[in-house]
Amino acid sequence: MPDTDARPTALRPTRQRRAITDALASAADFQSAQEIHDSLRRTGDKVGLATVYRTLQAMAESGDVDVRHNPAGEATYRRCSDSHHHHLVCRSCGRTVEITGSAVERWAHSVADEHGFTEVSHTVELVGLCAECARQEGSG
Amino acid sequence: MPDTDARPTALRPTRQRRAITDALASAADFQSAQEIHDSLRRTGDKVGLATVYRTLQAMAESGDVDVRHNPAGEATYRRCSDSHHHHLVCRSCGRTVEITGSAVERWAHSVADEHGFTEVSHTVELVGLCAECARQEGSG
DNA sequence: GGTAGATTTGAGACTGATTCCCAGTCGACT
DNA sequence: AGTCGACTGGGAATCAGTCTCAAATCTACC
Repeated sequence: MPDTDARPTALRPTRQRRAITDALASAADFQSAQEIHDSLRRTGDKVGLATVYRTLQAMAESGDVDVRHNPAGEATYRRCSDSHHHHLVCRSCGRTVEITGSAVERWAHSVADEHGFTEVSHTVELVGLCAECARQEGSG
Repeated sequence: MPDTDARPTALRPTRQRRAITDALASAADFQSAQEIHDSLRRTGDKVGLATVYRTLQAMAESGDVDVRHNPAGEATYRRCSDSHHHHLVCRSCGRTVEITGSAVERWAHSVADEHGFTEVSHTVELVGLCAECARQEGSG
């Protein structure tokens, strides 16, 4: 079984996929599948909700978009850069900053190594209070 | 209204609350409300699901437990141990190693600081292949 | 020990996100 | 242009989590 070619679903470029990609591209921040579906509606692109979910998942899997869960538990998506990165999220207003953490990468590898683990991937999420919100809470 | 004493609901110590606290204490890792509810059932503590959710939320609010969303989007809870630590999990056999990462803590704080964020908490999870499983996969 | 008032509980209906089903449609390739 | 399989979409199904409200329980006070 020399199936070396683990091609990860070349995702056919359909009208719907294009529409979703566009919606994603024109949004600055994380959006839920429902929001994307809505905005698609508004622009006149008729795309089924199921399709939006499916496509988003596929894109997340192939690394084209970032996924994260907002406080309400909804999955939200945003197109992302190829390079591996993490997020710093404001727990109050939801503002998100993309951060790269070579330090973390190194740490992860050394820890894994120390315990004999290989092929390590990691998830890091920082949640805090952005300057703006901190100021408001302080005065409120 | 000189209600300076903003005591946040002194949470009455009922049988149910105690049961949930115990379940949380005897669990090493994050558990969903449903799982806690189940384990409570198993040990014979009859507690309603709604109560589990309510209590867990209250505890999260008062800082007694950590909340996070697992990949499936479910909220999961873990009692807040004093010694903050992370996990290195084998993606094949599930073996878990507890790790402390002062390096990560420092990094998290410096990154947060850099972006004006305060009160930062972080979630770090390393997933890899333990030595044992790596050997088996290699030979299999 | 007993009573009143406030809090907590629990069963189940409800909500809203996400997935499943499956027949019809569309894109890649010849 | 024709074939075949991937893709789509409407709506039902699923599932976590929330809400409602009467009954149970607890605390404070006498």
